[in-house]
Amino acid sequence: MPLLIATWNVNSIKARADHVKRFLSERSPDILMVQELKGENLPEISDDYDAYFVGQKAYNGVAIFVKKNGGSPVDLIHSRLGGDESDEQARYIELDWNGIRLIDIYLPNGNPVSIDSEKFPYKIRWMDRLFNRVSELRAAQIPFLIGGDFNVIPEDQDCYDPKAWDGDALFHPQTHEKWRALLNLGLVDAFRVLHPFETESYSFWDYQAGAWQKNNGIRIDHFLLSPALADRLESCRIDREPRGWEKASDHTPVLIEISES
DNA sequence: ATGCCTAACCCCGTTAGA
Repeated sequence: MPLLIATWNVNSIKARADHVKRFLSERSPDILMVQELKGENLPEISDDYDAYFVGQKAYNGVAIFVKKNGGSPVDLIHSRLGGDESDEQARYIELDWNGIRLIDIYLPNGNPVSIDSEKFPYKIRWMDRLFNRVSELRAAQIPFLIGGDFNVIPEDQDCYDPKAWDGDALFHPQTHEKWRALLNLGLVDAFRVLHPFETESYSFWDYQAGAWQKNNGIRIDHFLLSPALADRLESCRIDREPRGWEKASDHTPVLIEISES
């Protein structure tokens, strides 16, 4: 049985607790990474999973649910991304799980891109800090996977209307440069490597203007795999069903299967 | 058109998301 690993931006764990319970119950992933908890505390979700999380009042927050399966050891390695001690935002958690690093990220959105706003420079610096962390793990030859909301539309085929995203922080040339820098360290975009020509496959649809009904979406929730795990990648699919549930998150889960070593 | 939705916070409008 391959390992099943999922990522999902739930847009408030409190508002989406029942959805997360249903997803865990119906899909039974070994690992679920979630983003945008939007609270300091994690509500009780499931007796079948251990939860590791970093929270924050009102904004951000990430958690990893690990299925209890006879006590395979899990260690919390980091609950902050290095490189800026003053950064208080809850956007990064890294676990050791059976010798694999599980990294769950909520990468900053970065909008508006404006001389008057620090948001885009913060995003770019955050991507540099992530690059530095990935470089360390590559040098140490530690296998890892990064799942989460990257707030990066990698290429034209990852959005409904590329022109509409011109100049946006999710599609900015500097954002693309930092994304490619990660790939150039040897990381593999799990969805794209298995579906190189797939279009109209998205992970986010705005609540507004009937974006979901029109499939006016973007692919911004990703798994990046280190080379050793990329070799074991068996499948990657976007699970559109939860986006259609009542009171849905604006994101839907992405799932990968990794063969057992 | 910088809204059209949704959630948090804390008052009953503002901020943020993408």
